[in-house]
Amino acid sequence: MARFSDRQKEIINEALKLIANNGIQNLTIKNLSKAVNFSEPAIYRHFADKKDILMSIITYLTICEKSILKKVQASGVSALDQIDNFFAEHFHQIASERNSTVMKYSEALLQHDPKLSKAIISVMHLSRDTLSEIIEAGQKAGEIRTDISTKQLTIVIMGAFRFLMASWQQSNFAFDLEVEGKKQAEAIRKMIHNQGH
Amino acid sequence: MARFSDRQKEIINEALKLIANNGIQNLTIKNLSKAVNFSEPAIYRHFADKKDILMSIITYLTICEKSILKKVQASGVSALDQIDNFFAEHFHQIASERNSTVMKYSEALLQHDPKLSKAIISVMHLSRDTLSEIIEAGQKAGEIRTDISTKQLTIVIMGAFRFLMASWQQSNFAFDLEVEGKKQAEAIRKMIHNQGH
DNA sequence: CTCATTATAGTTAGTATTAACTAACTTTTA
DNA sequence: TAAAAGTTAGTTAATACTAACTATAATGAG
Repeated sequence: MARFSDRQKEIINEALKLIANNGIQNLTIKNLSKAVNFSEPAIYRHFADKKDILMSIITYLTICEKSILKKVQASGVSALDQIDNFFAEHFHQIASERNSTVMKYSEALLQHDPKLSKAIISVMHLSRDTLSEIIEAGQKAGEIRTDISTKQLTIVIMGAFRFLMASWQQSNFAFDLEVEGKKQAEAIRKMIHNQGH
Repeated sequence: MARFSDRQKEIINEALKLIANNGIQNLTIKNLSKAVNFSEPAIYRHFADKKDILMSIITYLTICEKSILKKVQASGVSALDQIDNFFAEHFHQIASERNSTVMKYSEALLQHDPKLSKAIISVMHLSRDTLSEIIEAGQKAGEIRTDISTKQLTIVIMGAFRFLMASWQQSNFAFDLEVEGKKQAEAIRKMIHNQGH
């Protein structure tokens, strides 16, 4: 777990704040060094170059995402409840540390660099695929309707999740994400549950 | 309709391609001048500065979006069919000129500049609010279920729409957007229609 | 335990490159 | 013949990054 040093974590955290506030273009070594309150070249004592910083951010986000998804699945409850948890756990984390995860599912990190693009896309796929598995299991267990394919259900749920998150971000955090998230999760439950069950 | 000169349209179009291909960071005056095949300073004969180019892009996208939404609503059909059209019309346009609309709903254009941010967000709100009106009308007409609020239904539909579009973009246009869009629209129809009707 | 040594983490002062943009001149078109 | 649209050759400012130096803190021999 000693993947990053304390200073590295500090830098990653400030970098995430910079991106969340004003987009990738706001992430310059100068701004970053101001944010962590030491000189520009000091940054290079902790990261090889800017690409290394971006890669580390993605690695960090991947670790966070894996931990959330583990919680969601480990809950050992029904598929429908796991989907509720998917919303609740994500929104809880996002709302509590508004800086980081805000852009996890956003395209903000997509860069020219194919390596970086691949990495950030694979974080997105991670949650999508997990959700897909939950839905499929729910369908097999008779909890979730089977007249709509797993794929289409996944798109609906991931879409609603991401759209609500994006709206919250764009509104400048003008509403309670956890409250609205719960309402949305309830609505989705109504739409996807197996009525014969 | 003579809002932009031919050259301006040409420049806007190439700018959209540059952004679609490699993100906002790829949109430099140098790249743009290469794309339109004349020198950098010539760009400034057509636009005051870079901000003016970005603003014009957003204006252009707004015009396109309004025309699509008009088609969707003018179809004079049922709410459920209008929602089908919402998918079909958008995806048809996107698939036919893959450059432009790809990022209309993406956060790619979000900038430091508050004026630009406001403008691009209002394009997004335009489609969201139109969709919301269609849904509400459908609920009043008894076509669409009323046990879920207009707001929650809007989030589900806009979310699915945007998520599918983002997936297509990220997959490097690996699937037929119009085909998958139709499937998705059918799935949504099943989920939102009023069953007592 | 002390003190020399050495790796670590910071500094200031710069470099090379690239960005947006301009000045001044030329060609093209109405 | 004059306005519109293009050119070349720059400027200024910002960016990522480096060189060279310094302070601090851990290490290890006497």
